[in-house]
Amino acid sequence: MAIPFDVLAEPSRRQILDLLLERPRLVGELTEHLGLTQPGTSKHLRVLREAGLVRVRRDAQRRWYELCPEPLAEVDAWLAPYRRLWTDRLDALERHLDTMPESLDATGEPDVADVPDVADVPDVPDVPDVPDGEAR
Amino acid sequence: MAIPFDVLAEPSRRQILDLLLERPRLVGELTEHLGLTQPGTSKHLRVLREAGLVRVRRDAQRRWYELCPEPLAEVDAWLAPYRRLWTDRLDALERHLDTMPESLDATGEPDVADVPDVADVPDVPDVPDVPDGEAR
DNA sequence: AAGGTTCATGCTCTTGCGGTTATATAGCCG
DNA sequence: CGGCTATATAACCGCAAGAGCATGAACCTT
Repeated sequence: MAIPFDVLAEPSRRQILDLLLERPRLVGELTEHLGLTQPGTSKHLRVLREAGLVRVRRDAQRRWYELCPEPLAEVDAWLAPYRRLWTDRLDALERHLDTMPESLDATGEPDVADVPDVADVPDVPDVPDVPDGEAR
Repeated sequence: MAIPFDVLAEPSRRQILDLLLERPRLVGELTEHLGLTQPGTSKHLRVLREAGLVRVRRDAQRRWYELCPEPLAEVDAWLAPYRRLWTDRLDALERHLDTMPESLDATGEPDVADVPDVADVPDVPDVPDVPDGEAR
């Protein structure tokens, strides 16, 4: 089964999942929160259903949509090998701050530039970053 | 900063990240692996760059692209509240299997249907699942 | 039976995205 | 300098995705 990144790429669909994280909901309820039309909501729900991210229970004319988190495990699995990269960096930052507690950064933002590179570029004459395409 | 799900939705871009997970690479190298044209690769790299997922170092005419995993932390953060849901289910499965080791499932696949529902639908007369839209 | 809810589906329109081709830019080497 | 290499950008195209509207289907209520 393909990783459902494309399904999650849609903000409304992520919002639906977030809402279903609290509790199961009716289509009308979701529609109200999303601020789009009911057919629009239904369409997103269909995509989520086919991706196995939600389940439906019928109750007369109503449909209770509930979360089905299993496919998200695949996203988590894809993320796994990357996770250690930024935790490594954060660890390095912590060690750094631990070594020199006089460091004057008030922000909690990890100052990546301060941390020794995890993956080193093979013997490239360390040229400053390319401003190149950045300025569009 | 918005969660870069839309950037990750593209298979080629995920593949690029996977390749950069090993080591920094040149555009040509990536192009070869991806099986698309060089401009196509450059375009994806631009998107990844603007999302802060990769960095560039220039080396004469060459460009070494390297991974920049920090934005993935946001994905991880979004995933966090969901993670406990499926781990809960797996835990329940483990406890289940622990209780009755005579269980005859040979597969390692978690048989979710066996696990008691985590979130229960509020007093809906438990009607069987809707085959409804599924059959297209 | 009639009318009102609640939701799904079909259609159309528009936009954006991914892909390719052609071209521009930058730097190397002979 | 001239040509070659490596990459970015521009212009264009086709298609699929998302949004809205109108309609259909299922079910309740009276």
